[in-house]
Amino acid sequence: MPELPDVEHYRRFLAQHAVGARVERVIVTDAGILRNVDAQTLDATIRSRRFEEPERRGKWLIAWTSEPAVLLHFGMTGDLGWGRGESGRHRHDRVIFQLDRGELRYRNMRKFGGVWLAHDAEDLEGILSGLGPDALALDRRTFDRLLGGRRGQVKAALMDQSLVAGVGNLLADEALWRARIHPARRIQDLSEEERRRLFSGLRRTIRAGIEEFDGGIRTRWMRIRGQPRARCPRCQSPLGRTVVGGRTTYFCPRCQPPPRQPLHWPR
DNA sequence: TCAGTTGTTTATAT
DNA sequence: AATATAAACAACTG
Repeated sequence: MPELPDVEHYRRFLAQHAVGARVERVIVTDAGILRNVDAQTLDATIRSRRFEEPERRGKWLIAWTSEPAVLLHFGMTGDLGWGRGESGRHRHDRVIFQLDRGELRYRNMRKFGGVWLAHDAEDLEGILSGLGPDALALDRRTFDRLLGGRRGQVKAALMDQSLVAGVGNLLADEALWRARIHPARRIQDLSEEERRRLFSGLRRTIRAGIEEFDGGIRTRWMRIRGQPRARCPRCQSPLGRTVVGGRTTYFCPRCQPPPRQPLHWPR
């Protein structure tokens, strides 16, 4: 269930369980999840090292050891687990890090995303070079500057990882709902006030997502959206459904009025 | 059986 | 050059 708030949760989970622990073995149960490394190299590189403080960039989790790092991307169905011994393992645990104090399990049902190995910091930057600034670290000025250089639908921009890292479909919908901006509005048509609301809506959504994270159930809005006959928590209007940026999009037709079509006079 | 799903990449069109 | 759209990836749920 991974967007920025979820991956931030995984980062804390990893820090809690694995920092300082020594890797005894890396077991790959499905090599199809490995992206830029094979199972043997991954094990040989990580084995006998200790995990250090992990880092998050957008939806990427960076599990540092002394020098190499394991990069985890969770796709749509990734998760992290912790336990001891084979009995607790799940069918979709694809990579298992056996540590001296238990085992960390990378789970991924659909195999979007995956596992990368970075041999050092420079290698890491190469792998993540396409990422924009992290959505949580972003300040208002940078946000404005990025939007300023962009045209097209506002939701598509929010979800573009090369512009801003960490915002996915659900986060984008909620941020736009909080900002009262229709997802298909053109960026170049947004007022100064609307951009301010969008930045604030994004911030609040990310923070709420992190705080309310409850092992998969995220914010109230995210629980409501997608339910049959869902209504706007603010005005009780039935939510509308459309497609923006190639993704199913929920919005409140009353709080988030659709963009006006440009007028055309015949002749 | 069919539609839908939190992400990204690729091809194609505009 | 950007932006838009659709399909593909894989596996499961309702």
